[in-house]
Amino acid sequence: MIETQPSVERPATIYDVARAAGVSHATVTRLLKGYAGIRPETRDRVAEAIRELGYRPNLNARSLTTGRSHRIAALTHEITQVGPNKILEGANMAARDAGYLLDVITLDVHDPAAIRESIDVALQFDLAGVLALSSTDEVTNAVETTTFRVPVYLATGHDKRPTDSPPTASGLFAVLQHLADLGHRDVVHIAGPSDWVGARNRVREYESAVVELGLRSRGVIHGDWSARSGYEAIGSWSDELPATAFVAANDQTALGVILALNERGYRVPDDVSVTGVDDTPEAAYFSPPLTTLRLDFAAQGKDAVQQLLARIDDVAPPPLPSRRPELIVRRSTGPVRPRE
Amino acid sequence: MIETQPSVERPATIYDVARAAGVSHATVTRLLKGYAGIRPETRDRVAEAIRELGYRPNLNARSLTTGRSHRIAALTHEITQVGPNKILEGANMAARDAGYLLDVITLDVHDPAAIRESIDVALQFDLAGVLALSSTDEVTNAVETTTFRVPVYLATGHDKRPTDSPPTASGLFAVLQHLADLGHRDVVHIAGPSDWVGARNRVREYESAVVELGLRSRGVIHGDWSARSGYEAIGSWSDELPATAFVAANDQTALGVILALNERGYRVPDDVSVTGVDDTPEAAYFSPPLTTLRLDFAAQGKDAVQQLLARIDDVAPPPLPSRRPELIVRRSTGPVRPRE
DNA sequence: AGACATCATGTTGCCGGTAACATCACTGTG
DNA sequence: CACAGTGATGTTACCGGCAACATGATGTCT
Repeated sequence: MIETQPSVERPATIYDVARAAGVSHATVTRLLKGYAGIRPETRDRVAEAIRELGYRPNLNARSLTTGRSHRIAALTHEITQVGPNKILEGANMAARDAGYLLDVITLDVHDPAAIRESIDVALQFDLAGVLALSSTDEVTNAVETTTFRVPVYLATGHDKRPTDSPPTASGLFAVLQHLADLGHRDVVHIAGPSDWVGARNRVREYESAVVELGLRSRGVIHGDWSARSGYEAIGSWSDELPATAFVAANDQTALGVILALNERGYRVPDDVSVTGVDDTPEAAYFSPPLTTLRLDFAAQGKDAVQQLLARIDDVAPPPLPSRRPELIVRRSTGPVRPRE
Repeated sequence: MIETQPSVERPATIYDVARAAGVSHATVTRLLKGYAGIRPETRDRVAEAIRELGYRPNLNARSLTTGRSHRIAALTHEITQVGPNKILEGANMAARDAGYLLDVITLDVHDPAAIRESIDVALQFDLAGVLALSSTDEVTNAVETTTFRVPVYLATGHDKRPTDSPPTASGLFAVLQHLADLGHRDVVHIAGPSDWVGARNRVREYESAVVELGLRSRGVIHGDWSARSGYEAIGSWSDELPATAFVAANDQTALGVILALNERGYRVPDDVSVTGVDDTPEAAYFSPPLTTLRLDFAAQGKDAVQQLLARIDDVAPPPLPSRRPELIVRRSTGPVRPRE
């Protein structure tokens, strides 16, 4: 399990390279910066020395003079869900492609003091920008009340801010449409925690879709994104179920819902339909495979990084692509069963 | 979705603080380093100035002089599984607690060139150490053939290296024991990819447990950790199943196995037993809830960081705690059905 | 041929810290 | 009362880059 390599001699600097090539260090810098006016033979000597010594610029020193640190921090919460994770991964890739390093600062979303603390630590590494992959009000709050001296981009996941959000943005409308088409009238939404921006938006959209489609909402229960909370939500009805379709806020919650329904003798989808959101890789292998919304998390992470980089470089940010989630119909939804 | 803050004036430096307090910058440094011999009134003035200006040390500059960067990089692969993710999270926390920042370098495990590339980028930020959360041979290889000039700790997840690994280390033995107790004799292992160290170790342990317990292995099928691969493994037997129990290499694979079994009319656990490994939060809510091994990923991450930090500080590494996985028995396993 | 661009390269100072060394004002002592 | 010792603080050089400016060798033009 253990392997170590000895610490070798110090890394080479431009001065080492310069000495090896018999030039001044400025010439080395010039080569590195792609300056054109260097005599070919000089250029070759320096390039050779660089290769020979395995020279690698010290980015610390560089950012000290340039003031540009080429590193950005992503504030996020504990990564137990797939979504945020994938967002991070996408962001990480995008950052690296742009020559930036992305530091992940994991915040304990329920402890404002800890959030402050973490942000404080992050600020000491002079960052080029901060990406707030904010999902909860606490994070949003902490970010908004902190003075970063750098650009901050606050992304609330795939959900738009309330003001500019058309009611169909998150895709829940398509889910309810699908259920309505199958003949369902009574539906229940098992939501995420109410202090999560995304959860609230889904509730909003659920409610407006219900109205628009002429359905009847028999309740909105706030869970915590977990399978357990889906399971417990079903447990809250001691006798008959109030609805024929359950719209979970994410796939994990839907998983718990399905188990609870099974245990109570309901068959999915024959007796009850269940839907999720996210389309995690596992959703297609639930028993039964889950009807859900496919979200492109990696793309969201990439989008967010691009927005932030635009701010850092002080150029006009590229238009934010609208990433309409896609409804994936599987076998957890079916026609409503005729009353016997 | 968008919020920005203006970039304010430059952050304060020790010189700013020194000027404000009417002392030399060295005195400021002394205060920061906790040097005792400063006159109380001077100390107060400086402290006041620091507060006033919101001074925060520039860690870039600091590491430039000290040569200690207080940042470590974790090399890992694409984070689609829960386990590696949790390991990272644990590592991140442990690193932060020790005053280090952890940079996650996501490697594309199947592209050696890309691995090199990523490592190269990382090396430019002079790192205090590198944590190779290596899971595949490719990563191991890349790490072993790269000259880092800093301590490297190569952790292969919860599995030990072949040489020092007792056959019961990974806990699969307990799983098979459990199955044997239930009367199962014919078992199949649906493993992870064979270039993953952890997958190979589990196969090894599976095989030795089978022998020791007097079971019969009816095959080892290599999947890719995914639910899909579990599903497809079952599909490889066109007619009757060769075993009464299926030991999956992780929970996701087990999920796919369960679905495939359901679709073919087998009931779990009445007809066939299925087990997983990991005990992801969802495993308890599969239909049926999964018998699995609980792994403490976060602790593994923490362990790894501590090992690395010991190397960085050049002290004797703390003994690596043995984290014996715990068997969690749920409802996906049951007594073997009497032949009808 | 002398004055002046121009090109290639060298010199210097700075970024924000750290640390070794220097200084200065006291104090105690013989 | 001169002098060494000590405590508090200031000066200086350096880390590894970058960039403004300086310099010296050519080439060009009149």
